[in-house]
Amino acid sequence: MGRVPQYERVEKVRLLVVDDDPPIADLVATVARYEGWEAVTAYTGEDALRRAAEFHPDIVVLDLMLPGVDGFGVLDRLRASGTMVPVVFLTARDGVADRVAGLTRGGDDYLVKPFAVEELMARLRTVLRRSAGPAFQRSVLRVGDLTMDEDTREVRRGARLLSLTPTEYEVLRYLMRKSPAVLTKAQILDHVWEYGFGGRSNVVELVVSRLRRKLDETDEGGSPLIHTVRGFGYVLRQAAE
Amino acid sequence: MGRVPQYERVEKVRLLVVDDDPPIADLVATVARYEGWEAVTAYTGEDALRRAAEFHPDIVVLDLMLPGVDGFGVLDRLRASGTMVPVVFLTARDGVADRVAGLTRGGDDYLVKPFAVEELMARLRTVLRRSAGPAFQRSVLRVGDLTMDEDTREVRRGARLLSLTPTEYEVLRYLMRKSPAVLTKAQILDHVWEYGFGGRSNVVELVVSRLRRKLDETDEGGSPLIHTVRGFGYVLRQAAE
DNA sequence: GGGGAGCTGTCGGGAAGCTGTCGCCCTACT
DNA sequence: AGTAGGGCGACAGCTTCCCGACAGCTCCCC
Repeated sequence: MGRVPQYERVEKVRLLVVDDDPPIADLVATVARYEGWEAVTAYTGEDALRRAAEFHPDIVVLDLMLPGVDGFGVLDRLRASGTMVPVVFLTARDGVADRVAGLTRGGDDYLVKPFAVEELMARLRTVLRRSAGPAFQRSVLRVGDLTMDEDTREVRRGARLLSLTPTEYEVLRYLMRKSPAVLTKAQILDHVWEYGFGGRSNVVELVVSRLRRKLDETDEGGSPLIHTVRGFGYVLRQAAE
Repeated sequence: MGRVPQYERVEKVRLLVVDDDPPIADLVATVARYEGWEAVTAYTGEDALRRAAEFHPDIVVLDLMLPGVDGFGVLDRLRASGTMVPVVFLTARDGVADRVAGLTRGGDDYLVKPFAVEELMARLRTVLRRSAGPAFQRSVLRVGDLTMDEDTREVRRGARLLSLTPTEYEVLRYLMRKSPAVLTKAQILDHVWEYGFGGRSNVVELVVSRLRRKLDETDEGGSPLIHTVRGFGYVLRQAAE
């Protein structure tokens, strides 16, 4: 934690999560609350409509595979009731992804299950930012001389442009967003990898190792930004010691 | 995202969308809002007239197939009330296209359903530009040595004139308008293809591939402008390094 | 209204890049 | 010095991307 990113609003973001799988819905709600949002869950389509009517969410996460009134039905009724609240859809991998794709034009977005929590949160932030107003300011994360532009996906150490793979990008973004907090490997794993990822192993170490090489290489004088906290995890921050 | 395109006005554009199919009307309204416009929807002819009277739109999107007072009726009464607000008509493919053509006097325009969102927005911008003032300033997009004149549809790489197909033109325009942001294939698909397009596959990849050949061929020294961001999407921009 | 030209999307093979596992070595702390 | 944890080279499997070839369609011209 630390600085409040500039796209964060003053009042709390109100999020409605709709998924018939309670663990998933609760997972998302919990992460959102941890970000300081207000989150409400619904496990059925009917409940979703009820909650939406009372709660007036700023944004909705909507699973398309619901028993009873399905996701499309919920969407239609939401829209019919006149609300323009942006929606981020969840869909099974080989499910209705195609149909969904057609819905994302407005500024809505969608994600394929199983997703990674950070990825979902990133999309929510993007959608909120876009729908916030005409003056859609860039979202740039900064830690020391390291910058990450979330629109252009450009990551720079000073002036030097880094070329990161998707996984590296996600891990670094999470580290940057939480800087100067120390994160455990488990936290990183839980946020950046899809939920249910079997990945026992040392994937996190490995990605961090690859990141370090890219962040610090070529930079003779440059002090390392990623620090190991032995027995606990990693931090991203300026020298500090 | 980022810079304000040069044709954007200082005050917000006020758009009235009239379509009896709420999802379509909302879709258009949402996209317009993301462009920073103010948008209001109406689902019936009567409502349209009411809203027009209160809201004083700068431009109207009007479906001709309305229950009750149909599009022509709405148009007549609008004109009868003395307003000269430009109108962009929507019509079914084999509907009354001919009759419509006769109506598009002045700066009006029309589009056949199902349309592509970017195409509609482009027409709206054009109509606004034309009706804006006597000196209709050209709208020229520019990225590096690539230019696109939206009036003449001329696209040039440096001095070399490119010959693009309609689809290629639309994809390139979207990339140029959003440059230097990275766009996912889903975004491109959703904006450039007609809504409801069952867009399986790799159409976007294919068009990009064809675009690349036209943009970069023949240019010995010319550095490529379209870049792949693996695992994410495409960007149009100068080398960047 | 028949023929042709150009446009668009599907299929599929092949190349390139990304990711995670294994396992050894090194480091930091006891 | 011993030990547990971390770093990271190497590799293999998999995903993603590129693009040639082709077929259906549309539009236009004769």
